[in-house]
Amino acid sequence: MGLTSRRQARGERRVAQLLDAAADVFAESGYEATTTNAIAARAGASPGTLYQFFPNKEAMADALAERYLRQLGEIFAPDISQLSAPALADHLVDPLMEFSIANPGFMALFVGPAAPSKLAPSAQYVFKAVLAQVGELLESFAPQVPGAQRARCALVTVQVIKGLLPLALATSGAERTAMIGELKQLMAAYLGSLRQQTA
Amino acid sequence: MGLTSRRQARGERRVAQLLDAAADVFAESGYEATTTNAIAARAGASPGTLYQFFPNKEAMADALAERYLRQLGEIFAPDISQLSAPALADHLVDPLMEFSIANPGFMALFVGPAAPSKLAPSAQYVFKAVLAQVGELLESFAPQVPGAQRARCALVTVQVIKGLLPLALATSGAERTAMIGELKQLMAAYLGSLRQQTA
Amino acid sequence: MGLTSRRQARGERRVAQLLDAAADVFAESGYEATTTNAIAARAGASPGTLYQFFPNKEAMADALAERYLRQLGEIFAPDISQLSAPALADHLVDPLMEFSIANPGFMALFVGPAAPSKLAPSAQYVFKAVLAQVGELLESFAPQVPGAQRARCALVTVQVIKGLLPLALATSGAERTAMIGELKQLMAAYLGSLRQQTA
Amino acid sequence: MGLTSRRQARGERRVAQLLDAAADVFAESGYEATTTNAIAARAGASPGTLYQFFPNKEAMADALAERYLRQLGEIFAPDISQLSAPALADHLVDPLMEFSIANPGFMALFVGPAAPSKLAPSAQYVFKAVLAQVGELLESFAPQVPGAQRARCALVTVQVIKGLLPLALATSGAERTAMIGELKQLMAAYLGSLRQQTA
DNA sequence: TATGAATGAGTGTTCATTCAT
DNA sequence: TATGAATGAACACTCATTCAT
Repeated sequence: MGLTSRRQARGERRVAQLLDAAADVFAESGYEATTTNAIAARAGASPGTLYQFFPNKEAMADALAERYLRQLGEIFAPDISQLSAPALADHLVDPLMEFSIANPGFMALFVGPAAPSKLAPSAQYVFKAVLAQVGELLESFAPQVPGAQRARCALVTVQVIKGLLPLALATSGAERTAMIGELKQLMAAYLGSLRQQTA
Repeated sequence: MGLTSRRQARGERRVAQLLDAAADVFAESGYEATTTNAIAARAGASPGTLYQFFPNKEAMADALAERYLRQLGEIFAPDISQLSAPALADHLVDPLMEFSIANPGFMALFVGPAAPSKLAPSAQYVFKAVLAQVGELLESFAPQVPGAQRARCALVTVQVIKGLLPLALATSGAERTAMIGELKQLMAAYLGSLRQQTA
Repeated sequence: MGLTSRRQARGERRVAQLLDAAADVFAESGYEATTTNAIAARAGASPGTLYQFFPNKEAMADALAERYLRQLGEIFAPDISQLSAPALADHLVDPLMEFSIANPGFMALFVGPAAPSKLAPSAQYVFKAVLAQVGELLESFAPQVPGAQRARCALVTVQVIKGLLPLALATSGAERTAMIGELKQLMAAYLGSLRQQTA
Repeated sequence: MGLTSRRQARGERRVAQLLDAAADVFAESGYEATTTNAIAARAGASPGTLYQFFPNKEAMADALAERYLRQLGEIFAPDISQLSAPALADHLVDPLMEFSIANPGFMALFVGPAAPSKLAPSAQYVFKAVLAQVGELLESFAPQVPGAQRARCALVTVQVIKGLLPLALATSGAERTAMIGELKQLMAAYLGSLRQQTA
């Protein structure tokens, strides 16, 4: 291992530290309210160091989003063509729920500012990736629904989950379980109505 | 009409202008990013004038929210006990849709920052008011659902509409119509599943 | 009594109200921290009205000072040539003490900002008036002290009282009595040493 | 000397510059009227730089007060039990006089706003430190005076010096000398009367 | 005369970003 | 590469004063 690669390794560790810190602080304060100095401090680095790796705050969010996407991978079980609507609802909700719990920063980037016109680019990034996967699932699940509508369905599905995730995560214990149940009932009803629909 | 009332009239006009300006700017930039100086400028006033009528930025948002609530009034048709689920979905979605189109600032206050924990106070205000009305509707619509769950249903319903309104408003023409249709299908399916549910 | 004089009377009443209010607010917050709007509000008037009678904040303080001086009049008992030093100390301290208690705004103007370079003009006004009277008393009390020094003595005397008045007024009950006693002991000692001094 | 210590040195120099600037501006304008931007400008820095080292204006005054106290140290000669009253007066007045001349900002913090109830915190800081030292001196000088009264004497002593320092500093040459002489005569007379007093 | 809305420069403070070391 | 001091425009908000009515 030469000098160069050792340096690279160090740089990558730094980047990881910074992204970890960013995730923490985004989770605590939201994207807008988060200051780059706070991220740097949390990472035990100086602002200058942060800007050596990221040109600006937005780039940090983007990089964090990319990292989440890599971890997210194929988050949804792939073959769901035989699933019932309630089962698909479970398959959609549970993984995102678990991932959000395991990665507190994720929700901040996924949910982002609610007004869609000015989603932070990173939020659009995550959103689109999840959207694409959901689109594929729906293609298997309700192939008779025409493409244009299916895109809308996926959009609605993701937006609904995005809207209710924070609500569920804001509670805990039995209340959280109940909220998740409600979300699943909603999704199941919707997906069921989709499948029944004729083209 | 005496001097006093003429002056009062001027003051009220100013307040209205300021609130209009606030609505505009909130709609464009969101609550957090909106600066009081921008509101004042938009209203053709100086910062000092703004602060003669409102003690701070939050108070502006609150006043705007209150104004919306007054305009909103009993936005939903009251007696819906005989409605089908799809009809109720229409009754829920349409008025909010129309009001949001007519009042661009409304959505900014209704939707607010997505993380529910730190909604601007005014956003909580609007949210709760709508929530209360939806709760009553649900009581008529699905009386067999127990209170605790009904509260969650109302929450889910409002949160879903809140999440999809911006999506619909961001589009126009046929696409918007389709999005609204999708939202209604979602709501109808959910409400239908609620009604079928036994206590 | 014609229209004119009735108007004058009303104006004088207004001035008096405004000065009363100014005295109150100066006493509560000090000269610098007092806002003209606060004075107007306290007087039940509008800022515009205030500025109809006084060109600016400083002018209010001046007018208030003048009013105090008129009330103060010949505050010190005139003929004290036969007094002992302790008796003169009493004659100096007691009236100012009483006047300060009866007129809370007085101290704020008399004491003013401590740095002498930037005494508010009104403070200088009161200060000089008191200084002049004390100078005369000293002339009777210690005629052998040359004029230049006597001016300094008067200055020292007034400045000392000015410094200790607030300290005494800030306390109450036995502690205030003790503080006043201490001040008198100080003054008596000083005056005694003056009289013994040979030119 | 490593990078780190060089940077530390730069930071400390900046802090010193900022405090110097603050002392200047406080001396010119007093604590309240001093603006942080003026301090920054005087120090040749930007507002942001000032706030990198001090969280707010008050903290600057506190830091300045602390610096003065460190420089002040044990300003009064310690063992004075054998001194005559006039000698003690010299020992009290001279060091404070010299220090005030050498450090123009000191008086602004020591004297503060005249109303004792709302001394800037830093002013209270300096005041209390000086008060404590004077209290000790008095204990040596007039041990028969009971504690409660001695506390009052110390208070009176410090307040008197505080009141007359600015008066002396506002003059120069022979007039200043004379003013200082007058202050010392006052103090000597007072201290003499204290010592003669029986418990 | 009286009102109170209107002004606008100025306040303390923040923060994304840059730069000298 | 890393530091942390430095920047400066911007923010929410204030207040002595003016002005239209």
